[in-house]
Amino acid sequence: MKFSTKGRYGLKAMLDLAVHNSEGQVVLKSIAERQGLSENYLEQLFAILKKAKLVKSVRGSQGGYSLIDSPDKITVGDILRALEGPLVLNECVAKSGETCSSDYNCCVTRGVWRKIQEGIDTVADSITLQQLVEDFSNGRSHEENMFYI
Amino acid sequence: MKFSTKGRYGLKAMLDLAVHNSEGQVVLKSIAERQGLSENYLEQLFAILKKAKLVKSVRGSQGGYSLIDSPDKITVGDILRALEGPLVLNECVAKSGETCSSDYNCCVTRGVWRKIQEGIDTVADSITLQQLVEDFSNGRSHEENMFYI
DNA sequence: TGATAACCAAGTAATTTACTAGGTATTAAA
DNA sequence: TTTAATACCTAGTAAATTACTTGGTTATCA
Repeated sequence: MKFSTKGRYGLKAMLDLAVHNSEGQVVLKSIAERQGLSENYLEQLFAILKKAKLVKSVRGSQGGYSLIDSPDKITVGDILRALEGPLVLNECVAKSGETCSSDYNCCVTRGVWRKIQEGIDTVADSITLQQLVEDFSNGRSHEENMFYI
Repeated sequence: MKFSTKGRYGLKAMLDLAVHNSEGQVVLKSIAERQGLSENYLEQLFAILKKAKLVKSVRGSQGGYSLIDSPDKITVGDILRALEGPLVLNECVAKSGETCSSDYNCCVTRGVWRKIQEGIDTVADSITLQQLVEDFSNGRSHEENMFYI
């Protein structure tokens, strides 16, 4: 049970973007360099983040990415759900392979996954990018711009 | 972000075992048949569950598996941690590849993963096998012994 | 017009997952 | 004492997923 690089890199990149948000457009190349990630791979993550309406972009020279909203409006949950999808596996599949439509009298373990999902969402939705930016500003020098893990 | 079949099959199998716990030893073959899982694969999961001290076994004819403790003492968290491991990815790796020893001034995103991990644990530890057995007894007929997903 | 940067599609290497195969060891019952 | 049942063990493998890379194209600004 773990998050993939999509979630991990994506969160790092979004935090980087939030830290540099006031500087206007931020180019992917600079994020990739600061965070030690592949620029092309980041492109793919940002395509997802853009589709999820978490970032916006300006094409061409002097272009780049910026947050679509202020950092206190964007939560870790927003980012992780966009990149990792929901925990899922709640699809209730009957023995024969048919889907099970009853809400109530099947899927004993289904409720377990749902509750875990809700637990994750509650935590992730309670953390905003703004809070992480503050953690970054308070906790460590700016000599090194890389966010660990 | 999802649980693998280890966690999903393992939880189903443990619930099946809990339901049949009063009947003495339960053979893997019967769990595999009821739940529609590969017996050989279940063996591997039960090796893990045994090592984690959640089940015990009796070898040879008339042997089988049983819960090591009463169902109200075993939580979903116990099972999932045994089979899936912790969420991890909290290892704080510095740019150079050296591990980072400071608790405090690095790893901004580290705290995020830790909080999510704690959220999952809190939920999963609050659900016992006993509760799931009751859900099963209350919610649905016993004609069909398979637990969906 | 040239440089810059987002955008796009497809391929691929590496890793992980989810098994399967084919045994051995132990025990109870016949 | 034999036989059947069952846990236990190791190694291999096919499929799926992940994590990229490659090689473009479009859009925009100076």
